[in-house]
Amino acid sequence: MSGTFTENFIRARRDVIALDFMHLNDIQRQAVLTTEGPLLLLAGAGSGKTTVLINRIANLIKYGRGADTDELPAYATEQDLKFLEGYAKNPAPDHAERALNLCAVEPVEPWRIIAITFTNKAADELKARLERMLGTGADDVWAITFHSACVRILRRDIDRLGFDRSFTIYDTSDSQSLMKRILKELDMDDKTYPYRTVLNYISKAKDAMISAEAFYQSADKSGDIRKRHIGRAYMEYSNRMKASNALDFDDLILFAVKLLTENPDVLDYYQRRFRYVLIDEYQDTNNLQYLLASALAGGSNDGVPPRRQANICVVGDDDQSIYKFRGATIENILSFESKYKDARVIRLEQNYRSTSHILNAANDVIKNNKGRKGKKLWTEKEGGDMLTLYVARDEREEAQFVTNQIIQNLADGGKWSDHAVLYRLNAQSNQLEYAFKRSGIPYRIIGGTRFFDRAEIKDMLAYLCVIHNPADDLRLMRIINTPPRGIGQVTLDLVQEIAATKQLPVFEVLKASGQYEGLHKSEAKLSQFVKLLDDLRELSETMPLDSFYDVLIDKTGYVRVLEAKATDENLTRIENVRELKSNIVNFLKETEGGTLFDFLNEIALYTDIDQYDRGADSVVMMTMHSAKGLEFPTVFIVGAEEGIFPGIRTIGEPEEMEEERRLCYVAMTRAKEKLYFTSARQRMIFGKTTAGKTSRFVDEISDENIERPAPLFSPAGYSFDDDGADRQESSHCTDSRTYRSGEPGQKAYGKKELKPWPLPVAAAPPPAVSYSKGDIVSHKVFGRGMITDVQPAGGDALLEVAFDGVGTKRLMAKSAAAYMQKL
DNA sequence: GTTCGGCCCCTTTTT
DNA sequence: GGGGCCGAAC
Repeated sequence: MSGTFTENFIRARRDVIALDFMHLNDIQRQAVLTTEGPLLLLAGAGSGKTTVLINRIANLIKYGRGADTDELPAYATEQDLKFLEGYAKNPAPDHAERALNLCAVEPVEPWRIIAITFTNKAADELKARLERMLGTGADDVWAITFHSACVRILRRDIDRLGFDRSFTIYDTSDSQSLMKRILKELDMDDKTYPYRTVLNYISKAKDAMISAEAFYQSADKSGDIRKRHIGRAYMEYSNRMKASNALDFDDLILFAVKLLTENPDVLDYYQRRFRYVLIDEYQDTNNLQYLLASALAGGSNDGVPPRRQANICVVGDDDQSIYKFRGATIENILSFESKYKDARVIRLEQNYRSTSHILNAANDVIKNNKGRKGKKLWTEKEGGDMLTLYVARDEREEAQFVTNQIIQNLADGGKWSDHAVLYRLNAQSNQLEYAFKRSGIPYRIIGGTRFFDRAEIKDMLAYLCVIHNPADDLRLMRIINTPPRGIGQVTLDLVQEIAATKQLPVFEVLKASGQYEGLHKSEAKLSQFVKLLDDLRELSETMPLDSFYDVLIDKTGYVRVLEAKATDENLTRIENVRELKSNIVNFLKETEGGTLFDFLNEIALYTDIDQYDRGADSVVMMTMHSAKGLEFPTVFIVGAEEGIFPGIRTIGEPEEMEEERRLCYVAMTRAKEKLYFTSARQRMIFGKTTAGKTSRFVDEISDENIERPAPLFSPAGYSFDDDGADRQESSHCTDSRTYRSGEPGQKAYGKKELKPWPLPVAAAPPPAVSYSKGDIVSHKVFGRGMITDVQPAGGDALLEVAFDGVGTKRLMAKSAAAYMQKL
């Protein structure tokens, strides 16, 4: 052993600490032991990123900066060094304590660590795994989303920005309704100024920290009339938000950043508190989030005064940046090294998730992007199944193919929950849903029309919000006449006008409705409403939240009105209103003594995706965006067509196309064992039928990784009008690579030496079997059952089958026949 | 004031 | 295909 005492000691200490992390690979371990200063961790898909994060935190808590510092304990002796060197080679449990004492340098208290993620799901998973590793001490680590972290920071000090600490949070649709109203009031034409566009401008302005006034003034100066109008709307929007004591999603982060940068003592508090800052999915941060992170960490060279070395570790994968549309800037990750001068970079490139065909195919696709940091994932899992492309006639047949494959896998011994179906647009889930229903496949849809976006849920939550914060005009207006109380538009317009001129919350005007000219006629109804809310507020302060909710339903008459006209739609609404109660009950279970305020706070940042529960055995359907961070043995990427994926508006936009390709990469790398792409030659979407050819992303996959169907060359009786789109855009690479032959630009259609793709089960419906009531059948997946009903349905029959043990399923006779026989 | 029907619009992805 | 908005009828 050469080197000085100090060098040897440092090396030995690191070796001993490393013993705790021998279950990791060398690079992962290096990432765990690199604790000090800025660190950029480029973690490819499936490279064990979360594992690294957790172990890194564990290391910090146990050894502090022991593995990554050149400080020696003052008392260290030659003997200690000998001991450590010996222990590293042969760790005896008896000596563990002495080793720990010699190795640890300022072990970090858990509450000095903050790990920020994007989704609640990711934060929860982090928390859960930390707890498993560290026990209860893990509770004190702030594993939290950006938005929740900001809420916490703001609840403590937002009064310095002139807001009340009990502010409410507006979600996207709240912001939208508010903006619609403002635009109408400002007489801004909704063709010239669509609310979404205006909100987009505002969001961008906020990300750049441009205030409403500044925005307006700069537009005014430059003479840009359009921008000036938008600036007016922005100012109005900000004023209303302020008056309602409300913050939107962007505000949460913006105000947190403002609070920190404008109040040195607040900044100091957090910088002292958090010695280690971790940011997950760094490639998806926008400017504000970047500012927040660097403010918390300190030490970047862009305005935030450095207090000490920034111990900031950002984890990301530039290839998985898929949120540019909401302001994420990949620049943050690409420029990390220039922003933090002494940053170290570690790349995790070994993938532990997917087999090699899947991984190679994903690499085939992503390598077409320019502007990457460059990274190639590899795996030891050689072999495995090739990818499969299935080209269906239409979306119906596509769904049937997916259905059949899944049932096939089940028959071969898989589980429903091994399967995920990923699509680009939520609207694509319909056909799949029908097909799954028809075939009795249990499924869950994540995202889409969210539970919390349903009108009835928004109504009930609006009641709760207004009870808690009567100044919430937007939500007050939502419920004032829901259910109908005979308070009409004329009255409401007048009330709002009075509120605006008097600069009062609407609720204050209602309370004093007697005083105002023009409100006399409706005074009785208005004060009845005021009394209702006042009574409810009083009750809410004394009752437990769950029973209060029952009272709320009763006193408002919300469910009664729905019951009075029991249409199907109203019945589901009632169900949903009740379902919200189980949310409340669950919340109370988790948060002892949770108040109304706590509940609202919790729910404001809650999304359906967080409900995804791995335990349930069902097929999962979701958008590719939602799938980030998840993994499944079998993945179907459906709708792999030009115009759908990549989307129509990304074609011809190189940057957008790259984002789309990254999305494809994310989707592909979710698969562990089997990956399917499906496309449809024609598809009905948004009420229109369109013809599309298979996605360029599929074409980019090299032939050694994917099995493609032979081209269908319009044999008699089966003619597709596949040419229109194809021929016009022949510069595109479909031809040669897809069909393994032909010169570029030359159509390969009709090359007969290609083996035809074996017809999928769906394309060749088995001969019709006739079933009748009372038949006993045996199904490959569901087992034995009896047919309890047969309904003719368009050349097919809808069967109702009571299976032993698994319950009643409704199956279409034709598709079921492949797996079911009469006994 | 309320309800219903028709018309028009859009149509990405999410905290 | 569906949701929001408006106007007309009750």
